[in-house]
Amino acid sequence: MISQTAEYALRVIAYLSNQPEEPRTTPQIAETTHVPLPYLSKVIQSLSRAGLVHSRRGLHGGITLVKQPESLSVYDVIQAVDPLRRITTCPLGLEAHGTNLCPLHRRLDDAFLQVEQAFRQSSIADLLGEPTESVPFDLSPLHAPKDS
Amino acid sequence: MISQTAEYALRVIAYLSNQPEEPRTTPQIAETTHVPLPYLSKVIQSLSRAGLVHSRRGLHGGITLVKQPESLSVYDVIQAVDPLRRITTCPLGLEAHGTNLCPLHRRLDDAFLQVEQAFRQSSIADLLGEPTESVPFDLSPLHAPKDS
DNA sequence: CAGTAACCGGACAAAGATATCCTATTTTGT
DNA sequence: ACAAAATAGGATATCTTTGTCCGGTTACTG
Repeated sequence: MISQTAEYALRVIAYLSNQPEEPRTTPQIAETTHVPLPYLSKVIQSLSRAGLVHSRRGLHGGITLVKQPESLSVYDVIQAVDPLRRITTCPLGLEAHGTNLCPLHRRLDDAFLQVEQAFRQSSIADLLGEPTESVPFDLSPLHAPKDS
Repeated sequence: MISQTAEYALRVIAYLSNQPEEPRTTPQIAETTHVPLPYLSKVIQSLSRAGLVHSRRGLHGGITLVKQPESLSVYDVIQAVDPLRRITTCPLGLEAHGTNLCPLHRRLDDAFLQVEQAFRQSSIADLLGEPTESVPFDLSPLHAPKDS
């Protein structure tokens, strides 16, 4: 329904949102989110190019969230790494339809639109709510950085 | 959002629904739906195993729809070839969450549920409505079987 | 019963998504 | 300057999806 990569990206953003302002290193992120470390770097690069996170090299570097969780939607994150593709033209390549989709593809695209809107309306902050219930990851002291 | 294979399956079912009771051969179906002929046979096998269509070998054989378009949902077709996978357990494998998903995955699964329900509520007959507007495929005489 | 029309299904090929590895390059601290 | 910490990114491997090929089986017709 959404790609593995998109799901990873959401984990990363959710993790960073839970954390203070200080940069988190990719090993830290990988350990907590359970995203394979080498692949994580690719995901973060996409997020970085899309301007959602900022990465800083060198000692005491790491990844920081650029926008506030409240003003960042699930849709933004997904689009950054693996855009949802709406149906805009007839997949059959029939010229006859012009800009109208046939009822089959019209319906399908309507469903896609609903998903898109649901994702647009969910902010990352929404995902982190209910702090007393289960939190997105295991934030136990084991995983907390030692130098904070 | 849905796989290519699932979209192909919907084309096939929509095509068969538009056609009278007589069997359609796979070349006929492939030509009209623009599904690659060799791949089409795989799709039809899935649909056949799921009991949505009936295939008959030999002369005057072909594929026929088993259920009425009114009593067949988009969901049924998609499930037959490429099931939507809901999120039922924590993808992080955290035992702590038990049967509860964390807010992130809870939200995502909610969105998936919405899609699933939208697909359950759309019958194939719905997809074929509005006969005066663009029809799902090009049903011009060129493609109509000669022996009908 | 032979020939032909049609689907069946396994093996294979190509493409894309996912995951890994390794060598830069940047930044900081001493 | 130099060493260490950290991301960048290209090359490569693996897995899944998509697509192709081809001989086998079934069923009808004369």
